[in-house]
Amino acid sequence: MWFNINPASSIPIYMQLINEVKAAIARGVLAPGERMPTVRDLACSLGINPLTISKAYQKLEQEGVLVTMRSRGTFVAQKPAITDKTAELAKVREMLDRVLIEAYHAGITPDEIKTLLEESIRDLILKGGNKQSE
Amino acid sequence: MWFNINPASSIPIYMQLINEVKAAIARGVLAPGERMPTVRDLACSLGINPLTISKAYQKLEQEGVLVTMRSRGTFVAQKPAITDKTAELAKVREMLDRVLIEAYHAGITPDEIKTLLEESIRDLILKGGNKQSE
Amino acid sequence: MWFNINPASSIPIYMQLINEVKAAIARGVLAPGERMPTVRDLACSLGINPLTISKAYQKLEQEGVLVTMRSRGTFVAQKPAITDKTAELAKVREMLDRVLIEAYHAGITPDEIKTLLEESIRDLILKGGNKQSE
Amino acid sequence: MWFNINPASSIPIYMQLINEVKAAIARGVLAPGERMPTVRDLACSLGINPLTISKAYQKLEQEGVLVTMRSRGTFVAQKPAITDKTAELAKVREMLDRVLIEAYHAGITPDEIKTLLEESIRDLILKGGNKQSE
DNA sequence: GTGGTCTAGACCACA
DNA sequence: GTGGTCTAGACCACA
Repeated sequence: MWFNINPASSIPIYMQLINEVKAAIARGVLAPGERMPTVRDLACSLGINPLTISKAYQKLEQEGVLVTMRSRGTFVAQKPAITDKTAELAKVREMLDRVLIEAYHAGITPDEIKTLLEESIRDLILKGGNKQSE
Repeated sequence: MWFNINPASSIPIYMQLINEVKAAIARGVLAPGERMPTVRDLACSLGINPLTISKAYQKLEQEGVLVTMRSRGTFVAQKPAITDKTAELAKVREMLDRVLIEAYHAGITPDEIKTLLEESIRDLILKGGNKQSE
Repeated sequence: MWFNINPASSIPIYMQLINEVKAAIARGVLAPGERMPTVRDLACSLGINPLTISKAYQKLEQEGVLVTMRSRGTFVAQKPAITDKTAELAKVREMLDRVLIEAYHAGITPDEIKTLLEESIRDLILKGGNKQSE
Repeated sequence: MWFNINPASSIPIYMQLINEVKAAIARGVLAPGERMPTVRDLACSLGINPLTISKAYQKLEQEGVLVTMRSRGTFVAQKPAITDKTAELAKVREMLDRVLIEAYHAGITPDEIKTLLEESIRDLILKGGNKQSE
């Protein structure tokens, strides 16, 4: 399967997998309601310990990104369950602050960041947007 | 001293300190050329082991954020050393992708992110700019 | 294990270990992809604190000489990652300048140095080359 | 005076000074018999602690590079005192090994090193050679 | 007084 | 079992 995992990365494998799944959904590569591969299958095709896959799936379920149906398998949730908008906005704001700080130390200007954000939006969400509007 | 450290966090203490120092510099709270508190002093005032402080300082020096002068102490570097702009831009782009993906799953729109970014720029960098020019 | 460490030397132990590992790889004693001994194992067999081994391994990873895979262990990197050739050439040139200066004060002629270099190349790299192609 | 000292370097200042003096002599910038600046003067012009200068001078005297004449000052020694040629050759050989190992990990070939050595000899010693043959 | 290194011993996340 | 982090306490080179 098409998940990009780097076992030599400092980011834990289960975390990488979580990010990859979220990215695939945001990009529309994985559509709401779509069935996820079995833990065993994915473990096999990625060459990763099944327990690690399992951990990622569990976390994704906790976040409401995936849904497990008893003995039917795991599926992509229908829509992003918004719990606490204010909290979520604060979290994103914090992430942006971190980006700005890193950018500052790399000599990247706010304007350059804005341009990068525009690019990122175009590349990432629009692609997903088409799929979602089907 | 005024660094925000949470020993209970899952983020390693030395990493938190690295982030705090970078943030302080980006905000202009710490000016280029300014002397950092002694490893021992900071260890004492933060209630942290000196080795942990030392580790953070060393990593920051590797990144070119701090400079330590033999037995004189550690100082804020004069300017963000720009190494490989293309690589840095790619890194920031990747961070923004991550923000967008997280935001997507939290039901936050691209427009809302743009607004948050504007706010972040205003609060963070501008504050530093004013402080520095005072 | 076969690393030559002298705890009485003025060169820090972790630095000595770094040098020894690099030498072993250049000589072909350690092949790309090969698994390094465990931090604990090496610490035990060298009679050194595990933290010191860990520090050396981490520095070597930063340099791209070793790669550590999550809870699988540490491995010799596949190939010397070339980053900035010009910078590397300058660094080597500087090292050679230092050798020449030392040699000058020891009454050693440039021709003698050239001969020594030929010998060193024969003994060091060729040995590695043969070993690797066996 | 014209010595290149970087207080932010990881190399101790007294060591940098030792290297600079040796380099100046090898390049012929400092001629045998020439008078070295006073410890106090040099300390002043380099902005360095006099004790540090003193330490460097002492080490250089131990190596036979400088000679102190009672209350007359410190002078560049007449010629490199060769003590144990075999030992010196071994020392240089070891330095060359280190260069080769570093070069290997930077993806630099033996041939490239040979070229760099030729360049270094031309730039460094020849310049000094002229002065010495005067 | 400054940072750098090392030890012994402990706990933790990850796979 | 793997490496990563942290502590408390010690010693050292450098300036």
